[in-house]
Amino acid sequence: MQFSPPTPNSVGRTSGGILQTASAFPSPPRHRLLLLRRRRPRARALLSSPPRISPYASYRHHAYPPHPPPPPAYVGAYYDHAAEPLPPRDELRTLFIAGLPGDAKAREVYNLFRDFPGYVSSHLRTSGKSSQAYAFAVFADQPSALAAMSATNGRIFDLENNCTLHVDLAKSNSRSKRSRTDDVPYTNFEPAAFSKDPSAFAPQNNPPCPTLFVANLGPTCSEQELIDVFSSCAGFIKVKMQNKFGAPVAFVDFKDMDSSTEAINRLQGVILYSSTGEGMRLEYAKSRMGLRKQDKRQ
DNA sequence: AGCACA
Repeated sequence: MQFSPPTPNSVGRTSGGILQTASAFPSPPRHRLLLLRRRRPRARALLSSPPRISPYASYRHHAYPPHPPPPPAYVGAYYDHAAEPLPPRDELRTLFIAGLPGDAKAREVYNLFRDFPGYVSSHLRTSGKSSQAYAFAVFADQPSALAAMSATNGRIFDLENNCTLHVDLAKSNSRSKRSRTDDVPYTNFEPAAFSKDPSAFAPQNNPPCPTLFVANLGPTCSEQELIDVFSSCAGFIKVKMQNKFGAPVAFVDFKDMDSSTEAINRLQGVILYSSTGEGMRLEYAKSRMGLRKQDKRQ
């Protein structure tokens, strides 16, 4: 799934209905999806078999689409390749991002990745005539890059243009912070706060629950806005918002823990229209919504 | 940084 080589049709799972945009900058385009998320636990599992790609391959392969529709054997070959000894130096830690609209802004790419642990910089490349753009995001190490990759690959970046992100390890690390000569517009976005409190990314403690607890919502967040976002998740049942006192929080119920886990991984840190600053924080709730004592469903 | 409703 996450490691299926990106093809235009492999990401249809994310159905419509998500309407989110950034509030980190003034007057964001309303039609633009901007998804900021924190490290997802599943990324851990990737570390045992990180995909390897020859660091000596050329950037030229990155003319969109980044990868031709692969034959069925591609995935196997892809992983088999990891068995080959590669130079340990210069570990791949740069992501290649395709599927961006031609009018994508460097700031949008930056916002997409800036909250992931280990984010270092991102570089957008647009060719004035093309309707497609691509970008690179540099991370401190490969695990960080893989975590960000699995969290952003397949995401719908732009609802209007039906832009779906294809994120993969780049063929080689970005060599320099400087623009290369063939660049058109090029912007290098450093993280706003590179050494963020690491505890901000610590996993939350509650045991998995089909209901999610949603915090860090903006004061104007509505239940409908949350429905718009969460209803795109498989197994979604309902949202219950609480904004009587202080900061609003919400509870989102799913049919099972697989669904809530999928949602927590997909929507962690997403910035809503109503968000101020950081995106929403998702945790498993402490108890299931509407669960009566005699009801033994989990 | 906050976990209610039945």
